[in-house]
Amino acid sequence: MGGVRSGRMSRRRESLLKAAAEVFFEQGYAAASIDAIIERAGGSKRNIYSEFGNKQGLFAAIVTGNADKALSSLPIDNVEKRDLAETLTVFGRHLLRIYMSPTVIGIYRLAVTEANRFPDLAKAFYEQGPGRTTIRLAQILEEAQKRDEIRMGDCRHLADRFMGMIRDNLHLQVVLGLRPPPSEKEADEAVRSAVDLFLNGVRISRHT
Amino acid sequence: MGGVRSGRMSRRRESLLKAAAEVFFEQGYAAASIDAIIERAGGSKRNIYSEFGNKQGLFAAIVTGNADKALSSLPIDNVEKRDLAETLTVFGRHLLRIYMSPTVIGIYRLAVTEANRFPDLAKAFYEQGPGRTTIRLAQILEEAQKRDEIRMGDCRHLADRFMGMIRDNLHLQVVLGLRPPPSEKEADEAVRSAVDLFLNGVRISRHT
DNA sequence: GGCCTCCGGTAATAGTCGTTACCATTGACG
DNA sequence: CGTCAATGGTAACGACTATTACCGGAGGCC
Repeated sequence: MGGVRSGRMSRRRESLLKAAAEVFFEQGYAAASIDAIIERAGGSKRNIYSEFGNKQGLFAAIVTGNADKALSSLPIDNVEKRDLAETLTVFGRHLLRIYMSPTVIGIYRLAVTEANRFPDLAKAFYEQGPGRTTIRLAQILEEAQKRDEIRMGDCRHLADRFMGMIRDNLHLQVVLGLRPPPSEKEADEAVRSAVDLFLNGVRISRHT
Repeated sequence: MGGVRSGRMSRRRESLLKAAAEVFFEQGYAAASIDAIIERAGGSKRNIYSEFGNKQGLFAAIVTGNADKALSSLPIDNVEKRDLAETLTVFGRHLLRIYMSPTVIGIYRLAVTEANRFPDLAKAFYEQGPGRTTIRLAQILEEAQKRDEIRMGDCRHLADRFMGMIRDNLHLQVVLGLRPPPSEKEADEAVRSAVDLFLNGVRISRHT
């Protein structure tokens, strides 16, 4: 055993995961049938059961794997030196791109759908995705508070609000299949507007 | 025929709808079985088929009926005279209460889940719910613009941002079953914070 | 090369689900 | 009180699905 077989294994495993993800995303957990997955991936059902144990195992592998891949990259690393507005813009753009990617849309749907059946999954999705991002954003805001750039207030809640603005009705419409993901231009415009609103609000300044 | 029978009919119809809504909300469309619904509602499967035709008919009746009931009430009628901040607060509180109600959470899940299988349903849900609310909010903002209370800008987009802030990570967490709906106090605090952010932003004013 | 282990495919199993045919019962009306 | 129509419940049907037993073949080890 060793290199060759594990290479073949992992290639087959990957093609199974890919096909299964497609079917699960399209049909949902309950309606997705093993037969349909095999029809797309080729091979035999026996493969799935020896690799993942059962349907639940396959499902878990897909969700955790894709969530890891898609959600792990945090948008901010070493931008502490930049302007807060620019930092938020970069952050928001990265966030929006992730949220709107077909993979994350699919996982979002599955997590919402199967929250009752697989509570751990929903928890893992939130914590690895929006949860972690919110925490990181809250840190950034706290540093900005220390530099007296923004008002005092609960940064965790502020971060929640910002995430909400980025997600917005746009995300809802895409999740509901009512419109395609936004183009680069639309996304940039949405983020710019959200950052502006977050920083300045809409009220007319009294000193103009 | 007449009063008595239609009364019995509608009472039975209602109890069927209630039980079916519970099962669909808990299990999703594909996994919900007619047997499970009958077990909760009493009676026999024959009832469902003579009343709703088939499973799809029952599902459609539930979603449109509940969506109508829960989403039809618009939060603002004649508050034009009040302060914009107060208007937004009332609006947001009403919105948040609706979004967090178990019925709407259930419908939200179903709409997201079955967006592929029933595209019309997703569309109807959005238009009757968030869509209409956003349009109404945009009108309110336009009036505020005319009164020079807020800056110029696309009110439709501003309304989207506000809706996003109200929904927030809080809604996501509830939808994912990670936390219960917020108490009155938490909801009020969230709305207050969102309105404040929407109006004033976080940047420290230069004239303080 | 021969044996043996393991892997992939086919077909069977057991259970479930949506839907419908059939029968008992009930309530209304003459 | 008898007839009739409609309605509710039981059981059956056909299709489908997750899971597993069985078998043929391919590839590694001595």
